[in-house]
Order: sequence, then structure tokens, then C-alpha cells
Amino acid sequence: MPGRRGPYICGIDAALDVVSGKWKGLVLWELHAHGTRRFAELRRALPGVSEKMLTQHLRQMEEDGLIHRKVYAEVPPKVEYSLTQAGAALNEALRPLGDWGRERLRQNGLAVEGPPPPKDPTTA
Amino acid sequence: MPGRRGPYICGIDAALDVVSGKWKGLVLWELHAHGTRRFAELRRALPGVSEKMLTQHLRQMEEDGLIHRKVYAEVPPKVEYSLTQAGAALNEALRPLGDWGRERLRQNGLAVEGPPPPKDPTTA
DNA sequence: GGGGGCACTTACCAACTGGTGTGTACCCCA
DNA sequence: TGGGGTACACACCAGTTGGTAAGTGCCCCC
Repeated sequence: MPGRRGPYICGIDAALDVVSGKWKGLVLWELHAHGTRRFAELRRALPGVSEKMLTQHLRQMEEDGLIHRKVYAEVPPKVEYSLTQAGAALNEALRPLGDWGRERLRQNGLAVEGPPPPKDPTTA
Repeated sequence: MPGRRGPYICGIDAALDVVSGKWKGLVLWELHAHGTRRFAELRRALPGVSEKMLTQHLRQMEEDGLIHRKVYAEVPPKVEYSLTQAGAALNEALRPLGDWGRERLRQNGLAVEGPPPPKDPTTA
């Protein structure tokens, strides 16, 4: 997934380049809400994601320094994903955008799909 | 360009859906920085954009209620684009993201392309 | 021994994104 | 008369994104 990877004209498109992708925002959200998640947990949390896309996005986000991937050398494979500092900062930066998006959904009479997440730190 | 247009899982992906597109962030930035721009001004401001893509993005952003399109019934065609209230709010919401992106570029030793914009309200 | 889970990988394919190139209708300037 | 500008529309094409389906190796449970 080479995508653009620059050159960029301003910070906005540098940031957008990094979060663009059908599931990246959701992965960030999930990791932010729960702290640490395993692969299968993320898959279940993202309705409709294929395993291929999830690994692809996860790998790229790792490459971009947004998430940390910890592999346990156990017999049933176990991998834990968590946000790096940069990822957490990105999530903070994404918060106003999320607010805007929710306000927009509200005004258009559209509701978010599925049940609201049980834990939602900082009302992100 | 039907894209997703929902259903969305959280505000983040609703917002990202609206700003995703190679030039949308830049258009928002340009309009934010200058207030009102004509088609050809935008084209010149976005190095490398094709006319097709610009109209396409502009149309969709208008449909999404982000920008306002004012057509003057003059003989050499004249169209002016400006941000709507929603577009301006989106831009505000995008600011922290832009900060994050610039910080990221700085840390990676990458500089933004081209000369910095002459006027830059709110250091966006 | 069958079925399921874990965390992937690979191959193939359809859809969408974005680029190029052309045409339009009218104008101004030289 | 030629060239350039304005604001597009249209057709065609390549590349990227994302989906589907299958396979992998090892485990546990019944």
C-alpha cells in the first residue's frame, strides 16, 4: 500500500493520508476505547471487516508508528495491539473531528450503527 | 461518487468519509485561508490537480453542504466558492489534525512542499 | 476424529479513484 | 485570425482499494 506517502502540501493532508482507509479510524477508536486489543477482538469490533483488510491496515498503522504490535510466542498465536504515543496524540487530534461528525449525523437524522460502546473515555 | 455515505459506526468515520479524497483537505484549507476563491484560482492553488477532479470534489463538497457555490450569470463564466458554516466548523475541527500532521512531518524531517501560504489565519 | 479458534497469508477480482485528453460556448486582446 | 482565458462535460484508462475464498499450523474441547 504505497499510497501517497508525501510529498505533502500541509499538515492536513499528511494526517489525512495516514488515517485514510476504510477501517483505520475505527481501529484507532477501538484501541483508544479499550487500550489493548487482540486481533480477533478487533475483527469482532469492526462489523464487516475482512481479515485481509484488518491485517493490512494494522501493518500500515504499525509502519506509520501509530500502533504497537506485541507478539506472544505462545502456541495458539496471540498478538496484542495498542496505541503508541503518536497514535494516542492522533486520536486526541481526531476528537474534534469526531464531534463534528456526530453533530452532522445528528442533524441529518442519521444514527450511528450498532450499540454505543460500553466504555467511552473522554467521550471521543 | 457514491462512496460510502454511511451507515457509520462513529462520528470519526462519518467525518473522514466527507474529507477523504485527494484534494478535499486542500480545498478546505484554501477556502479557509482566502475566504472566497474562483475555480481557476483553486486550480492554480492546488498543484497538479486536474480540472475533472477539482469539479468532482467541489460538487461533492457542495452536496455535502461544506461549500457554497455562487454562479454569476456573466458572459465569461464566473463561479465563486466559499465555505458554509458547516465547512468552516469542519475546518476548525480539522485544525488539531493539521497540527498533528505538521508535527509529524517535522519529526520525520520532511518539509511541506512549496512556499508557505502568504496569509494563514489562525495558524491553521 | 470433528469442529472450532487463533493470526495470519495468498490469489484472484470487482469497484472506485484519479489522470489525460478532448470539446464547448463565449469572451478579450493583438 | 489566432491565441488565451473561464468553467466546466465527456470518454477512456490505469492504478489503488477493498472483498472473497482458500490455505496454514497448531491448539483445545467434545
